[in-house]
Amino acid sequence: MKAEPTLPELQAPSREEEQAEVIRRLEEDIIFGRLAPGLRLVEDTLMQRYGASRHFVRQALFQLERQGIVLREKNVGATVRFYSAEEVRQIYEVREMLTRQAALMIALPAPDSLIDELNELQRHYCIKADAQDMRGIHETNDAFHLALFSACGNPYLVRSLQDYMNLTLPMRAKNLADSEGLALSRRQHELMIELLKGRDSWALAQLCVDHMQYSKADYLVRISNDKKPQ
Amino acid sequence: MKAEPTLPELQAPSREEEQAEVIRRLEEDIIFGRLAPGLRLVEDTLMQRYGASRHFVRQALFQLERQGIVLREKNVGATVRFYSAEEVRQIYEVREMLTRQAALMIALPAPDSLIDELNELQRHYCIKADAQDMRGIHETNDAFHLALFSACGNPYLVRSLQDYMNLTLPMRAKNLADSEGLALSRRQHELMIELLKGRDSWALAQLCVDHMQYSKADYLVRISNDKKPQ
DNA sequence: ATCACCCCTATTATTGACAATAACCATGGC
DNA sequence: GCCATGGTTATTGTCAATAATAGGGGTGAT
Repeated sequence: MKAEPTLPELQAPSREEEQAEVIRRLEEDIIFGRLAPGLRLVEDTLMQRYGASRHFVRQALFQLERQGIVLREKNVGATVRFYSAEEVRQIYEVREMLTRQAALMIALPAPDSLIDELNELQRHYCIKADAQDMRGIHETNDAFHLALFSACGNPYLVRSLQDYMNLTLPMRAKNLADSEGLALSRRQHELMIELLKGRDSWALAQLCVDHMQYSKADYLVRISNDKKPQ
Repeated sequence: MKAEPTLPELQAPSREEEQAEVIRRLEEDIIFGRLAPGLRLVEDTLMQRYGASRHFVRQALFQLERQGIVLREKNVGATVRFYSAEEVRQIYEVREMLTRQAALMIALPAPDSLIDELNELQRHYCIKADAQDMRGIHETNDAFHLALFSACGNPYLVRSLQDYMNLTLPMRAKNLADSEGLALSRRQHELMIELLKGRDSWALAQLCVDHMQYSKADYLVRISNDKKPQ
């Protein structure tokens, strides 16, 4: 008899989930501003903070560098990445373009199955919003948009869209906490579902683009204020 | 006196370049078909083949997985990825969309500096083409398109475009060897430069999209033939 | 006083040994 | 004869010790 397999699903963190958890927590700490832009992310410190081995922390930093929210310099280390107003505008320009294209590709009127799915996701979103559960809000919100855009039929377009959603996470995060932005977002989601029942693709596309203006504008104001007082 | 620093630039592979070299060689072996789709990429084998440590091979596989030309399965290993006709069509749909948008954003007529730069790159391209230097052809070709699209002014759009250029590498590679495709490609490059001197953005955008049809069509025919005889 | 240089420390990069895992094969029970 | 079961091997995943590197502070020369 060997050392027994320790009962798989009881409480085993199972390595790969441990890795995912480190990534999630680090990502969360960055996008919610607990780790400010420019701050150095020293591997040893993060190892302590998350109780993970160097290997996992390293992988997480690579992954988040790829996602664009961490900057790594050879033999120097990682820092929380900061985006200038100019860069933000450029990033959103591409995101808006992809969004518009994807929206236009959704066949209208949408099938009931999609409507039902989105209503269900929207319900979850509202629950998390009411509970002020930041991570939950962010996850359900992204799930909603992902389900919506998946209806465009091109998984590669969806993947690119997702890349840009991840890239803009730091800009969108503040709004997930802001009750005004939250209420607006909620109404827009419901309007999207209504438009899916109709035939006006252009209206839908425009709404999807409008949907991201609030957080973009808010972020731009925020960073211009951060610069000035200094 | 310590063990001397071995004269930095004499013949030092300098680790980071060694890493890049492994990636390049592996990529090359895949896109030029020396490693067929579906083939298992065993780490130990690659370590031997490229004389690199496990770490570097690993990194290379991660990188190429991200690029989309390698498929990795947990605890199973990596294989050369294969794309179905349907996937190829979807990938090209997005690539064409991004290309068209980028082309339309280039301000016409283009400044002389850009024209000069492209002429120079085109000259290199022709040299490599005449020399039948596959890697050289591919590198100079991509450099040409990168310089062209960079003129759109949005580096993020260029980055996404580059992602799709990398993703379609296996489909484009065959054409880099094909003398007919090569000649067509050459003429189209020159036509692009001519259009940059004019004011017709739509003609330029259309030409850029047309430019990628030959290799796409060729690849689709190729894989449908591969399927049949079996 | 200033500049250049060197050592020292903080940090990341690399490596090879080792653990975990999954596929494979053979063997025995039914 | 066939399915289940256990062992074996091939392969990837993890780790912790070691090497390399860059930056900072102090020391000495000019």
